[in-house]
Amino acid sequence: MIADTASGYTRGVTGPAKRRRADARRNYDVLLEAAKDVFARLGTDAPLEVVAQEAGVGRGTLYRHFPSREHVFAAIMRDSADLLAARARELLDAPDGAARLPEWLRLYDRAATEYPGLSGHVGNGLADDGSPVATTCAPMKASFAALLDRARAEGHVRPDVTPTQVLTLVGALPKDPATGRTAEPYLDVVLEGLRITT
Amino acid sequence: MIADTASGYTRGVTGPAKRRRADARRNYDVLLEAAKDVFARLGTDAPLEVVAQEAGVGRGTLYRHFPSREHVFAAIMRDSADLLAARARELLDAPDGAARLPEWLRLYDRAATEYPGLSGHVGNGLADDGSPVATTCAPMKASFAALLDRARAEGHVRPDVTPTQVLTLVGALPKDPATGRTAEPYLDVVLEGLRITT
DNA sequence: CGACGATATGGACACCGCGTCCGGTTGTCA
DNA sequence: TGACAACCGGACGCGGTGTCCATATCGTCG
Repeated sequence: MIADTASGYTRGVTGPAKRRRADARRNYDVLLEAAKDVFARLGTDAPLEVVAQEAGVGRGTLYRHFPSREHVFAAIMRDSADLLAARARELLDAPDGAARLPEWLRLYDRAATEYPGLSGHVGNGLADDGSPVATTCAPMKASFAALLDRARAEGHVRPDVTPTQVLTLVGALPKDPATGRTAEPYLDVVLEGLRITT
Repeated sequence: MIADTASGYTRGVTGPAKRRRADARRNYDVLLEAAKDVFARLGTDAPLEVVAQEAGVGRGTLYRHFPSREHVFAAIMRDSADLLAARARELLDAPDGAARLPEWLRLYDRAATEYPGLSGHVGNGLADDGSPVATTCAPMKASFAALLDRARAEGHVRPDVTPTQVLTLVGALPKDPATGRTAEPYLDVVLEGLRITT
C-alpha cells in the first residue's frame, strides 16, 4: 500500500487539504467504488446516473464530488499512477533500467486498460495539462520522463519522441472489443517502432 | 476522376442501382456537400441537425438518406477509397511496390484525416464487417491486403499483422488538435515498428 | 446536552442530440 | 391528366448531461 486513501483530503477538483465532513468522505468512497464496478461492467462511457444509483446517492452528489467524468477517471487512476511512478523510479535505479522501458510501458498499458475505454481518456488527459488526470498522474509522468530520457541517452529509443507522446500513443492503441485490453500485436509494433533500429 | 458521382444510384444503405427521384438525388448531393462543410468546420461529431440545416433540409430527410452517422462517413470516404484502391493496385504492379507500402499508408492517413475525427471512425469501421464504411472501403481494403501480403512475402513487414490491424492502427493514431491531422511522429513510429528489423 | 451555523444532499429542471414516425407534398408513369 | 408511389420535414419520445436550491445532516460551541 503506497498510502492510505486520500479521500479525506482530496476532492475532485478543489485545492488541497480541505477537511470534509464525514458523510462527504464516505460518499466519495462509495461513489468511487461504484464507479469502478459500473465501469468494469458497462465501460467508462456508462451513464453517471447508474454510478450514482449504485452508490445509493443522487446525481447531484456525484457531480459535487466529481465535477466531470474526467475527475472520476483521475480518481480511479490515482493508485495505479502512484504504483507506476514508484516502478519507474525503481527502474531508474536499476543498472539495466533503461533497457527495460518496454516492461514499464506494458505495465502502464495494463493499468490504463483496467476498465474498458479508460486508456484513451488517460492518454488524452495526459496530453493536456490542466486536465484532472494530468494532475493526478503528474508524478508518474515525471518519473517516466526521466526514465525515457535515460533510455534515449543510452540509445535505446529514437530521439524525436516526447514522454507525453509515448503515453498518449500507447493509450490510443486499438482495443480488443471482448476484453477491453490492447489488442495484439499493437503494443509490440509500437515498442519496436520506438526503438532505435541500428 | 475515377467515376462520376454515384449519387444517382447508391443510397446510404439500400441495395444497388435503384432509380431514385430527381429531388431525392439532389438532396443527397446537397446533404453530402453540407456534411463535408460542417465536418470540416466542427469536426465529425457535429450535430447532424446542423448538417441538415446547412443543406436546407429537415432532419428526417437526412436520416432517410443516411440512416446513421456512419453512413455519412462512408459516403464521404467513397472517392478517397476508390483512389486509394487504384493506387494500391498500381503499387502491386510496380517492381518496388511492396517497399513503397509506407507511401501508401501515408496517403491513407492523409485521406482518413481529411475531416477532424474521421480517421478513428474509419479505422473502427474497417474492423467490423457490416459497417457502412467497411462496405464502401471493401475494394480499397482488398487491394491493400494484396499489397501487404506481397510486402510480407518479400520480407518488408512483420508477419503477425493483418491488413485490418494496420488500417485500424493508423486510423487510431493521436491527432494534432490544431490541424486534426495525425501528429508527428506517430506514423513514423508505427511504420518503423511494422518493418522487419533485420 | 441542545441549538445553531456551515456543509452536504438529492431530486427537479432545462438543455442537447439522436433517431423515428406520419400527415402532407411532389415527382413519375401510364 | 390522374393516381400512385416516393419523398419531405417537422414534431415527438428517449436518454444522458450538468445545474440549482430547498432541505436534511453534521459538527461545534456555549
